[in-house]
Amino acid sequence: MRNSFSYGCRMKDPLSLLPGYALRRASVTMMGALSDALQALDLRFTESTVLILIGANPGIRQRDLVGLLDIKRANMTPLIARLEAQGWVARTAMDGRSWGLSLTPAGMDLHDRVWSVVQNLETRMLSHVPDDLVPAFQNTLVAIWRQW
Amino acid sequence: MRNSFSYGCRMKDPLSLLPGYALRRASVTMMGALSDALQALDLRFTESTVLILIGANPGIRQRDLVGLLDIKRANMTPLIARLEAQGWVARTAMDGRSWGLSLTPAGMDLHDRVWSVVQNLETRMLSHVPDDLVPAFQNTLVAIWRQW
DNA sequence: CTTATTCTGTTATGTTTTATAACAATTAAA
DNA sequence: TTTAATTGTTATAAAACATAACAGAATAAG
Repeated sequence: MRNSFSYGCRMKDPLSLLPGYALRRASVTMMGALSDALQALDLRFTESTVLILIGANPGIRQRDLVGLLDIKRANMTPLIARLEAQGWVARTAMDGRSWGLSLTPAGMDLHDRVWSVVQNLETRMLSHVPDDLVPAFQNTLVAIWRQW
Repeated sequence: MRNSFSYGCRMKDPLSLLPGYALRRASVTMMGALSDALQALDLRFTESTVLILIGANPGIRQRDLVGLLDIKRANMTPLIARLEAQGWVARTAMDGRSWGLSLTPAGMDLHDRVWSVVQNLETRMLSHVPDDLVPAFQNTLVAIWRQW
């Protein structure tokens, strides 16, 4: 039997009626697509966000990235180390304990490609959002995120 | 200096303008709150979803859970094993290779408490969604999830 | 019926992400 | 100047998620 659960009886899925569960599944779906696309650039998701933030804020420090992205500073160290080792990010001393981060020319190239990938996925996602609802959709998500 | 980045100049955050990024941050925020609440019940997120699905579908099999939740069957094995070891889930043979899963009385108790936790968080999340927008919000998330 | 194929669950394993704790060096505050 | 807080690092652990190979059972094909 194809669906041997209760002899063909459809399963109930109370989860799919929960906006919070749908929020998670939508997020996982989009993150999966983004990760796939970034793999072609040899980047992981968080690395791409770091690249974008450094591009927008030359001289930014790890502390600032940690604040904006809400990740632990202990995890930022190896992340930045790899971006530097790949020749995408340069560090220049700001004071005795912190570095100012900026993109190398190769990093700027990569940044532009990352940004284009991100825009593609944003567009694809928004194709599922009714046009007149886009601003409210964005505002709602930001409110859940920031004002929880 | 409090914010030593560029001498008090505010940082740019292009990410916060992206609905896809806001989607992820909102999801992470809500999942964090849910995980915290579930910890008091000695449950992880996925375990709670399994409990809910078994409660709604007594006799359901691991294969069906794997399909609904989109997780690997290899990861379902230890998950179910723990729910059984805790005395929340019972397995009865359906055919030679699969089990029908159901909740024990203790499992039903726990199920109800889980459901109440989930409802609380759903309510809290929806407090950030304008009332007239709730159905569209839900539909949009489900579309991103299922029709990506 | 017999053989081949698919399905279900399991085991072992590996990767990625995320978190915690302790530390050194530096800066800021009392 | 002594104390406290900040920044980055290292080492480590836990959790989530994925792959591959396997055994036993059911199904399909011949």
